[in-house]
Amino acid sequence: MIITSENFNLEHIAMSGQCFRMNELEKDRYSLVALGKYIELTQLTSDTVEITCDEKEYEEVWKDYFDMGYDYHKVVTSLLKGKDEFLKNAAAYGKGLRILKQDVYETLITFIISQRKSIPAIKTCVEALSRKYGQCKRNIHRNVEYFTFPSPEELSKATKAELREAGLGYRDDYIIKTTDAIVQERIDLKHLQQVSYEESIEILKTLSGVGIKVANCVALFSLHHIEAFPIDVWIDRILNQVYQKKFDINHYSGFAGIVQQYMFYYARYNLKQIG
DNA sequence: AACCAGGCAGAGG
DNA sequence: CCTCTGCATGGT
Repeated sequence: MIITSENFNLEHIAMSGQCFRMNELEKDRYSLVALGKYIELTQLTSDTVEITCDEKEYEEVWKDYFDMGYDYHKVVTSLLKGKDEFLKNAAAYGKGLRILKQDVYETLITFIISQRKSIPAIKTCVEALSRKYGQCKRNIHRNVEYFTFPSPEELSKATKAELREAGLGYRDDYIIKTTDAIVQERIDLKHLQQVSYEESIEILKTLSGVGIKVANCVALFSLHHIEAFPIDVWIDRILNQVYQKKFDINHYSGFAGIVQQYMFYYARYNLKQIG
């Protein structure tokens, strides 16, 4: 299955820090475990991507996962035409980034894990949890074994000691409490997917280990509230040092989250000196 | 081998 | 409302 889009860059998406199970197999070739499935993706040209699935699966699953219905070209061109030099550079560098629509529970848990961890360390933890508590499946197209990310019920079987073994550190209680809240139906993830951005943030913040930053990551990377603007250490440095706290988010109302991703990705890999 | 990582909760002001 | 501190562990 070949997808044509001038804003679909696998390297940018894999390195963007929004998903943690998209891995480079070789140059321009990636594996991805998501939504209980496995695919391999190849960047054939700058605007064509091949996915190892049939058209039916693409239409039903991946088209939505990769947010193919949204016009990223419009956002990039408007930033490139704007007068903000930093965002011009960021958009030019990150062109091809997309905001994924990931599984809510997986996004919730992975971003609880993400606090005070580097992206490679997060990936190691997520992989360990999947191997221990996820299901082992085999992809028929590639004949590859993989482990799905555990469901709340599956992860609720984990003991505190086991979570420590998986490298979660002090986040063990956060994972246990948040998973319990879901399994015991004190929070309804389906309902969470139906409410407004503001309401979703309030609900998410009631969970253990979920503050304003993680809540916004869940809102942006799984609930697809693209007005969400997560402020992590990198964005904070940019807002302080590049914009002297004068960045006006309202100038990008409705798609601030996309702007945020360009900023994060550009700074993370090009401006290590501003730390 | 120090240093820091896509922060949070709890305490205290 | 705010600022300050402790936190487990792995990657570089």
